[in-house]
Amino acid sequence: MELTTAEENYLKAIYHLSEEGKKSVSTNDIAAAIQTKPASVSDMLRKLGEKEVIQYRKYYGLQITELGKRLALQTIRKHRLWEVFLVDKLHFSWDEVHEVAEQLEHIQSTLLIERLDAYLNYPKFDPHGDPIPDEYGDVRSRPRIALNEMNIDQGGQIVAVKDSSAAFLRYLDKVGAYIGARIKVLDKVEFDGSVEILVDQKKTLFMSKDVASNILVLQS
Amino acid sequence: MELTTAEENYLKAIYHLSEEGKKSVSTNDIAAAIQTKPASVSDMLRKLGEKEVIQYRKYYGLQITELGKRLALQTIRKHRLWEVFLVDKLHFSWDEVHEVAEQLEHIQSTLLIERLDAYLNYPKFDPHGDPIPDEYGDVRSRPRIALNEMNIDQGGQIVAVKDSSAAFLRYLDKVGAYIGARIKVLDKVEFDGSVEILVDQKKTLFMSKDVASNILVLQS
DNA sequence: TTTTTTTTTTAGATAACTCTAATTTTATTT
DNA sequence: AAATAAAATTAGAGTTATCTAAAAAAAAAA
Ligand SMILES: [Mn+2]
Ligand SMILES: [Mn+2]
Ligand SMILES: [Mn+2]
Ligand SMILES: [Mn+2]
Repeated sequence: MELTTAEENYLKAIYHLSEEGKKSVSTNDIAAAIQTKPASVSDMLRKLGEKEVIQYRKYYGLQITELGKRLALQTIRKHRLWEVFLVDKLHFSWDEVHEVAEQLEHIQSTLLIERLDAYLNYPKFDPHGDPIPDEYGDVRSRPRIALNEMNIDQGGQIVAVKDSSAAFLRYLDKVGAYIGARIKVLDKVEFDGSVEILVDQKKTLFMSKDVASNILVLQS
Repeated sequence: MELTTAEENYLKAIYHLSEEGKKSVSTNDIAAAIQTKPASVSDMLRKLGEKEVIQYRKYYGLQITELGKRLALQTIRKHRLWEVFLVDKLHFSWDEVHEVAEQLEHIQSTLLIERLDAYLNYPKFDPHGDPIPDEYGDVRSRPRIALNEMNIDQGGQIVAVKDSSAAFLRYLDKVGAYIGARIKVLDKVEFDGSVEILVDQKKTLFMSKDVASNILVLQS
């Protein structure tokens, strides 16, 4: 069963939205996620339903099937492996990789992805800290907490970002926050939820709640 | 001016056929080259004419324009760089790369191809000995002669193959002919054009005229 | 429980690419 | 030069993916 590039993009979006815990994935959500119109989404949902990668009853909602999950995870695996390649080997910065990976993820060749994985030394996480599924779709995810939900004096290590937009990533670069950084919460402002943290035991950083909520920490 | 994947494939085929020296490129030739029907070719020629990458007058013939050449060479450059990547870094064999490169050549990102070129150390030839155009489309080609046209006692180095089909390449692997091999013509059979050569001063090899005509040699 | 709003789907078009079958043009024979 | 064959193009249809506008269904508000 092979999917077209468009189908892969839709299915990936559906998978991501499904994982976000929301009760159900709406047509409008999907349209927003892949920058298309709800009418186009309705049409594609029908097709994805026929291919049995989702279970779809119109007006009612949809549910991704096991088959759908497996296929989505394969695309996600490819996307993230390519991101690692671009950063580790071609020296892209982590805010430059997304667009290109969005294209590369659709290249069809199991041999290619096997070899790429080996070449990169079987990485477990992509440049944004997201876990790379193995060839069977198994994901080894780490327990993570949003930085704004940590308490004062708690410490940990930045392991991922929720928002992978270029703007956000460049902001993090600028202030010196990066994946792997060891941090400690120095202060939290009740009023607006902003936090003050200590990075690598030497630099203090203020950040808004909005920023902090997009940084994921492995607590220690 | 950007081309679709299909347009890039057509234009590349047209460029290759134009380079083969034949007086003009026929609709049927193109159809055969990219495994499609003449009717589809006619339609695409009209579109490529409108985009001014070829000059096209129906029933008369076509000529690739300077713009068309430049764009075709860009695609060829990408194709061959990816082939080098697959062989040098991912350890594909030279008969496994074509299909995948056929997909990868359409990835759109100038940064990607610049970085890939640098990463591969600015290779000048692909795994089949074909020259890699630089970013301006300049090709540094070597003077080459088909092995079956060499005379007895002449020597040289295999630098390329004309036929890049998996079957032919695997045959060359089997008999021990490879790009870079130093050869010398020991004997030629008038009757059927077959040749006997000495490879790397140790191994003698018989090959039919058909095989020899697909091996290109830099004479020494 | 109506009414209104929002969400979702359908209808109808368009664009890109492909095909088969029919037609037109050009080339080759007789 | 006329007949025939070959090559190329057009006509018409199908697929995939997208859109706008209209209709239908569900959810929210009055
Ligand atoms: Mn994509
Ligand atoms: Mn990522
Ligand atoms: Mn191609
Ligand atoms: Mn090649």
